[in-house]
Amino acid sequence: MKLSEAKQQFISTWGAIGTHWGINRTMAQVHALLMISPDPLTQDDVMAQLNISRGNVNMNIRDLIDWGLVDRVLIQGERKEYFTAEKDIWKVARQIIKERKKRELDPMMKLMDQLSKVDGDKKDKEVKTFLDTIAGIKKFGAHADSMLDVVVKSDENWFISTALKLFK
Amino acid sequence: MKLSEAKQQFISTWGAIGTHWGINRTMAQVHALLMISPDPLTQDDVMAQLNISRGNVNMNIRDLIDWGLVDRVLIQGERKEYFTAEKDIWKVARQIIKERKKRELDPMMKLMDQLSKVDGDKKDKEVKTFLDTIAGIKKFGAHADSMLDVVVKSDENWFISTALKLFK
DNA sequence: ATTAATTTTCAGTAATTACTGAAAATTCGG
DNA sequence: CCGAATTTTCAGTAATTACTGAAAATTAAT
Repeated sequence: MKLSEAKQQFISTWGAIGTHWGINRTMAQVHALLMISPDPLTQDDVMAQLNISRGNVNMNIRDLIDWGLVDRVLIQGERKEYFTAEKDIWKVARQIIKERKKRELDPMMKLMDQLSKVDGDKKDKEVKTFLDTIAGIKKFGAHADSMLDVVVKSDENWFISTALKLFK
Repeated sequence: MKLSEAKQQFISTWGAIGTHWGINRTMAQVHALLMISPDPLTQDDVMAQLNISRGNVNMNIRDLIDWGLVDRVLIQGERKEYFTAEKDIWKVARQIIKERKKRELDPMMKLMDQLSKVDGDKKDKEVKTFLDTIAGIKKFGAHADSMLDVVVKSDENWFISTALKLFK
């Protein structure tokens, strides 16, 4: 398989996967393109390679920067902005976990705390089932939260050695 | 807060979260409703409580069954089908991990194997960056795969004790 | 077998989400 | 400052995804 073909396939698959993770296709494709590009690219490069409009590139790159997955790069004597993506996949994964924890898990846990204060007789089957569900989610969430914290703070070697220990 | 209000909020939030995970809002809401319902519900119950059409309920319940998150329940002397959701959140999480691994991670790894066979000189910067990225993803995927297998096969206590050990 | 209850399908439509392209804002060299 | 290069915004539109409702298929009681 030729490089150009392989690139295309990688970008397209990474994009498809993104849609299963609540990320839009194009944003994931821009990320994919930047990951496999040795040198930083401009917005025009991305427009050309993915065949999408300037506005689209601009919005998606900004989102990727917000996610901490892409950085602006200044190049000596160049007026244009260049962009590059983190290439260490472990860092990418940690960054995504960190952000999703902040954006999803933390607010979810806050809500569960609220909901566990629901009025009503705990003998009532309806109330009981509701509270049990909430309690289960809270417990799960707390553990997930701790584990993810560890992962976020870990480096690759820690992760590997821990993973290995788990099988011993 | 009243139970009815709390239920509403739980269903609506669970639905919103689903959209961040590639699950459609309604499917997640049906799942939420079934999780907090002590007794199995019929399609008509779900239609009434969520205010959605019969076809919509039917399709989403079928998907939930495919995901292994909802079961059909036969009730003595009743013609209608009843549905119930797994209430143990650990089982829910394990089931989701198992399915997503099968649906996403496994095919992804297959593709990476393909892509790592790309032609071209490994001294070429373009080729090298591409191959390095793919190799990184493969390595990461292999570890994730192993860890997730362990989690899928584990029970709650195992998970908790392991989590605790990680902090020692 | 008939038929009434129930589930499933799916064409048409609605709702949502994503994209374009051009205008406005910003940046920066001279 | 001025003006050209570049980035950002966003109204309008396109593409995608989800939903409805009624017809078809299935089921099971009689």
